[in-house]
Amino acid sequence: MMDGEIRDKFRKSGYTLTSQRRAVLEALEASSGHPSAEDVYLIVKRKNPRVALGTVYQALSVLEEIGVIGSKHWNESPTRYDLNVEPHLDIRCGHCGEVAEIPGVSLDGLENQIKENTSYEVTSATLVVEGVCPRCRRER
Amino acid sequence: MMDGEIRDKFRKSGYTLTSQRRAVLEALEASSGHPSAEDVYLIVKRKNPRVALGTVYQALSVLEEIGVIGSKHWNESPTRYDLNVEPHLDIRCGHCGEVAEIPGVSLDGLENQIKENTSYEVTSATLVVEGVCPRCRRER
DNA sequence: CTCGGAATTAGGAATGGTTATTGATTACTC
DNA sequence: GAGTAATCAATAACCATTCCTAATTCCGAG
Repeated sequence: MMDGEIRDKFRKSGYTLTSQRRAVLEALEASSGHPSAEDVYLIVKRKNPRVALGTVYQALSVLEEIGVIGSKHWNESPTRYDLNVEPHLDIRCGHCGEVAEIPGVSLDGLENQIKENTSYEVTSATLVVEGVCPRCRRER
Repeated sequence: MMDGEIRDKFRKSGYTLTSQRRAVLEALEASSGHPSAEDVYLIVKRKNPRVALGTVYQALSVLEEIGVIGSKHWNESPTRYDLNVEPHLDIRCGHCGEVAEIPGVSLDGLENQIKENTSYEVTSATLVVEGVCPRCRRER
């Protein structure tokens, strides 16, 4: 995934692809699902203990700005980051916090419907879904 | 709106309808749109300067819990509260922060589609829409 | 009405995720 | 290689929200 597309986006944006930003990206690839900034920080620190949490936040915000990663925010929990930048659905378990993707839901037309019904200029639309994961349901 | 329905919900829940909670509800009615906890606090304080911000937060969470009000949270801004508890769409202006309702968008079927495609037990689904309001667009 | 226990409140301190600041380090440009 | 701009590490500051505690209010039983 560390391919030319990413290099391209960096070049176009004017930001530089530094080792820290690459490390953040690699951490995102390494982590199973939808890590928080803190999660990413811990992974990056295993290889480079000198990185600061602030650097991770800054890197994540740059990566999101240039469209390499996406983020989602659930109430009462830190923002989660994601390599999947296509419109898609994620659900978060209210008990254990685990985030999973929901496939097969069509969001086509929804954004258009929104745009047709508001005088605002729509810049983003995120569907925030919460629930209880199967494991937590069993353990209740 | 301070009708029996609300009294009912309080009775059923076991919470008591105190003067502070009534004041919070009235502030929500008085405020034009989708106030934050701080907004509500300032309105309530005009009549009763002794209320504490924490009390407003507690009242809002009780009111939401028993289904009298709803809330929505946008990234990088405080949670907004709303007397409209029906599923509906709100959009927030990223410049001035104003929140407005988007009418005419059908959300029917979306929740069902979600439920059919995940093994999670869905408890809530909120569509968070952001954009630029007409006024801010003009002033740019 | 009055007492006692439970719920609620005011006030303020604490929390936690995130952002801002600062001086030092590193990376491009010529 | 010098000069300039970007980035970094470390840490302080921020801000919405929650937590804590003592004081107050509410409510039912007598």
